[in-house]
Amino acid sequence: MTEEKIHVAIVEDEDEIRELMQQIIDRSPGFACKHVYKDCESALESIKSALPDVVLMDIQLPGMSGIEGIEKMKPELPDTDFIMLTIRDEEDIVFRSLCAGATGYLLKDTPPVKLLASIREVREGGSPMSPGIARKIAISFQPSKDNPLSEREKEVLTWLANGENYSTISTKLFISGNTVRAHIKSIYRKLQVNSRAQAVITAIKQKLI
Amino acid sequence: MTEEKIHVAIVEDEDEIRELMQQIIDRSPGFACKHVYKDCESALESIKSALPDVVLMDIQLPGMSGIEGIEKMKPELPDTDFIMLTIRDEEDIVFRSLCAGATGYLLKDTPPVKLLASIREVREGGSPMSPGIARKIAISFQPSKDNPLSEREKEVLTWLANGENYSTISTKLFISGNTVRAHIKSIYRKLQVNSRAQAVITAIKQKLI
DNA sequence: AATAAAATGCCCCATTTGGGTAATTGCCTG
DNA sequence: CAGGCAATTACCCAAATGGGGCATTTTATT
Repeated sequence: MTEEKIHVAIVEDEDEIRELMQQIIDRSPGFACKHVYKDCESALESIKSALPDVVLMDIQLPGMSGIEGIEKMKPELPDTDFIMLTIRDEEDIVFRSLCAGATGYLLKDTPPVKLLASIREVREGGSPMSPGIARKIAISFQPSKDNPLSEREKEVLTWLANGENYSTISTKLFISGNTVRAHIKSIYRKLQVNSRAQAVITAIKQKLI
Repeated sequence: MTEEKIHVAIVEDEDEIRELMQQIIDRSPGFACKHVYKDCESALESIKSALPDVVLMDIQLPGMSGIEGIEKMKPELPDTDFIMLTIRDEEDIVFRSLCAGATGYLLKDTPPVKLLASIREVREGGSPMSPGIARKIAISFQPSKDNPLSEREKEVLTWLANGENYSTISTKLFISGNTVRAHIKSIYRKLQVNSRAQAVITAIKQKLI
């Protein structure tokens, strides 16, 4: 049967927290925590041979940040899941962590029972997230509510974003190329840009299309 | 004290499932489920006056899909949380639901206890997701592993995506405008596009930058 | 009814872009 | 060591783009 323990590694600079977490995890049935590190630099030296199933990674670390750490460790440990542990849930840190390869994101005040459940969950193909963080991520997909562009302009911009040129767009919308140009000028003015690429990028960043 | 019940509405076409869910929820302490609908059309008629805290929304519905339904209901019920219920976890359906305004996404095989916990969680500002779905979302932030572009090309593309033109990019990279053009041509060839806007969009979609 | 915003259309002109082609250098791999 | 690829530079030319201005009609919105 599947009586394998989940091997957990910890990267955390504060001695007390690190040792406490190690004890909690290592003493829990089904878990083992034999490798802990106080910074990413020392983790990178030997974590490859430790071959953990899950790494609990602090973000605020002396020297290399936890985000950079994941970027460096992930290629070495492609089958390891990384769970970020952090005190605050700053928006850009969350997204940068996900981009770096984290598949879990928990606040440090997560109670031990929930922490262990999260480690199990990430191993079973999930992505444990503290509630407020999960909500931020979900909301990040929603389009902007106050979109300065008119319906027609959004339509034109969508075609722009597909790489179509004036004449093609004019054909698709049954209007003249000059009108397309007029709309595009209006879009540029509203988004304060002066090229197609900028318009498209700005629209995506602001979730206008 | 906060002895308010959470008011839950259900949109689900299958009678058995709908009635079973209603009973489970309505009979649980702290929950009320007095409004259920068999399709979005009928829900849209009266859900505004029902003013639910949470809507459990089936995706596969006769007539209007659950995704369209959310798009229409959300503006009417800005403070209501929508949880999608679905049988399968198809990637594009997940993301379209989130774009439409869903803040929870559960598989229909979610056990009742977990369903109730999820309803509570979404009310407390979370975003309950079935494990596999949460993982899909987390991974969607990670950059592509097999990026056909060279380092230099990525660099150029990143500047392109910022809306810079040839000469500006050449200044920033300390190379000639002709070289920038050469890189861009190479990028276009690899991404099979023929304009800046297309290149930028393609790169974003394929998570190359 | 008045006003504003959006949608439609057109012109001129300078700048930018994209396609084609060619060559040199340096690095890495088989 | 040879071939391949990345990075670099260069030139010609046609097409597309962006800035400026202007005018009419339709559609809200007050």
